[in-house]
Amino acid sequence: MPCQEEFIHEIYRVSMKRITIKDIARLAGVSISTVSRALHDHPDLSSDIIQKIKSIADEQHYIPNTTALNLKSKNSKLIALIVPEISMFYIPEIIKAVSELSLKNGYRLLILSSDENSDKEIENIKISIQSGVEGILVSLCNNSRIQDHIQSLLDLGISLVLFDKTVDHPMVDTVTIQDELVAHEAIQFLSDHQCNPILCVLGNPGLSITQARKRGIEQFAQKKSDLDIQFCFANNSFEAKHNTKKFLQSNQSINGLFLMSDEILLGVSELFRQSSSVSGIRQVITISEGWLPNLIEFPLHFYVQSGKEMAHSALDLLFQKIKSSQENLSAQHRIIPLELRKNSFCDLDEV
Amino acid sequence: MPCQEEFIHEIYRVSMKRITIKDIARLAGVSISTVSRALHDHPDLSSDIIQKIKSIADEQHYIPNTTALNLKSKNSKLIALIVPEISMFYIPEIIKAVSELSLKNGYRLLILSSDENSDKEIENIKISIQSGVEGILVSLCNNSRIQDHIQSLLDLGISLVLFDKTVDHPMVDTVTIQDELVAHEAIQFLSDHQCNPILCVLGNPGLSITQARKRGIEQFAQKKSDLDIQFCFANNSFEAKHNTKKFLQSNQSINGLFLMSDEILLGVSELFRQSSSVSGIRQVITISEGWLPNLIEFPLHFYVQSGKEMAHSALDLLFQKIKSSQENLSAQHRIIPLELRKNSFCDLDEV
DNA sequence: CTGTTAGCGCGTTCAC
DNA sequence: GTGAACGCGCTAACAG
Repeated sequence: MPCQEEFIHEIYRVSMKRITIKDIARLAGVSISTVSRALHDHPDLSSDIIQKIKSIADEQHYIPNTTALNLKSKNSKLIALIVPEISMFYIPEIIKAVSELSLKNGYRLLILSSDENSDKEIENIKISIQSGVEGILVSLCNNSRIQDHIQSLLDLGISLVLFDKTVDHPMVDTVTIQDELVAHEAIQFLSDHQCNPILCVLGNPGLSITQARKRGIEQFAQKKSDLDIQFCFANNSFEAKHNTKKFLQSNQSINGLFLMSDEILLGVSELFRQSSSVSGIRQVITISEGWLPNLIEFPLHFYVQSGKEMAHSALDLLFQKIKSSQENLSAQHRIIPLELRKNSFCDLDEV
Repeated sequence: MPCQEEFIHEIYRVSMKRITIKDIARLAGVSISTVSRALHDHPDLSSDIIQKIKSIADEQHYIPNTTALNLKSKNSKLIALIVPEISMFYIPEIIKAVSELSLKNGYRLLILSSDENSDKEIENIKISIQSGVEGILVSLCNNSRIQDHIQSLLDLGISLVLFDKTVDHPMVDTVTIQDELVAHEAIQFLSDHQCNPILCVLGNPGLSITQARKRGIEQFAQKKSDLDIQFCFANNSFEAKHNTKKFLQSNQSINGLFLMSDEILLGVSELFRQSSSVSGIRQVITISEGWLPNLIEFPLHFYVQSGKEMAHSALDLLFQKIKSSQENLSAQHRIIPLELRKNSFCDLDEV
């Protein structure tokens, strides 16, 4: 009788109540705990009652209430990912990798962006705590003031792993790339290829990674005093393009280019088209997530910084921390090795 | 006495127990309910006891347990954002906008990616339900099978808003751009500028937006039978670049280009450098998030599809649904208007 | 094999 | 004014 069915359906809609094990118990004529046991394949139960209960759970579209489970088990199966900003580069890769892997491990993910604002970063940590996360993955924003809050986090039993943009703290685990070393090697590469006035286009000078990479460059410069190294900074692709252009125009002798990131590469790549602006450039080397360089029709070498690899390593560390939440006093510091590659245009060049 | 203090601190650390109202009650020598009332400024309590309890809550760094609150109140202040994939384009903009705005409204956000896999999409919906979300924002993946699950969602009292990549359903609200109209207008624009063999580079042909845009193009073609319109499809930037290149080489007469997305634009933009491949092109028109076109040194027009605006509209709709969770039978369909712009290189061209 | 009971942290009656 | 008791959905220890 469609009329009655519709009526029942209407009741159902209006009440908008999720089916609980209680409902199933009533429907099956057994007690709540029997349902719970059946749903968990408890060995004490006969397989026919298990089947019966499971089938009616299916029919009713039973979905266990995660909130109740969390309250009981006292773990939220929730972690937070706090990123300095949501940009086109690198971050989507990180989000994707962390999101996938955490889900695979039965954890849900809270993603928060600090928008390069240290107040917001702290606010994000607060939100994470209030949301009951078991662990937090953070890539710090510029001028981060997180140091003051690390101890409270640890006191709360919340695991913390810093990645990419980190800070030194005796109790905190980190995952980074070899910023200094890579920059050092990059300049070595340029120098080995007879580039002498070299222009380094770096990101925001306040960032820890900018400083580390700059340090690496300067280290190499000290070893080789005849090398002329120039710096220019840019906060985004636009600035990278314009600042580099201006610089190259007034320093026509420059024949080697080091670009710190994809964002900068994208801006500077515009100059590669106007062969006049880059006619003197012998070699370009960058640090990249790996995707962009192959779209650029100009021979360039790049160190691949795999967001996926870093995310996996950081998450692995975090889960490790969460599981053994006992005081593992020694903080781990993982370093992601980078691989030097050349884009497809280099090969064409060689042929 | 620092020694004892440290000891207490150690206990605190080892136990790693979050302070609850129970602890505060014990510390204050009152009952649990009194603490609860004090923390909520209940009028029945004397202001001095309120102050006392609040101050000891502060000292103990009391943080209310969100899980317990959710279990009790049955609303989680949690919404889900399900995107078809996490790509560099458009999605970061969406994530950023939704994330910001939902936080501002006191809601936390669960971000899930379907990786263009309809099974995963359904799995994501399940995860959202299990997590107790109050509403879900979805941009569908290719070949989505969500239709079969919409009714169950609605039955569960979970609000649902589809955006960008949607499907028709009598009960579901949507936010889209005017896909057909915009494509129609774009071709009109090219035609008005004396482009006659026109090449349209579109995305995955299975996507609803690809189909809608193609429909718009064909609508215009029917009105103007002397117009020669060619199609070529690409799943990503690489394919866009190579397919377009191949196509232009074998169809040298083509002088107008319609590019469906940023992803395609990025690929095709590589061709703009080799003036030989695009020497015959008079006009290029695209649909873009707005950022990329100004980085490309080739005159082009583009319809700006603001991810921010779409995200805000969709979220606004979702909150509206959540608040008035009574049966608002009429589904709303919002359309985000697009604005035609030209990139900075067009201006230079005119000067 | 199965039901009863207690309790996770919290808010809210309902008595005192 | 304030405490005891109940219940949100679920699991687990304890009885039968």
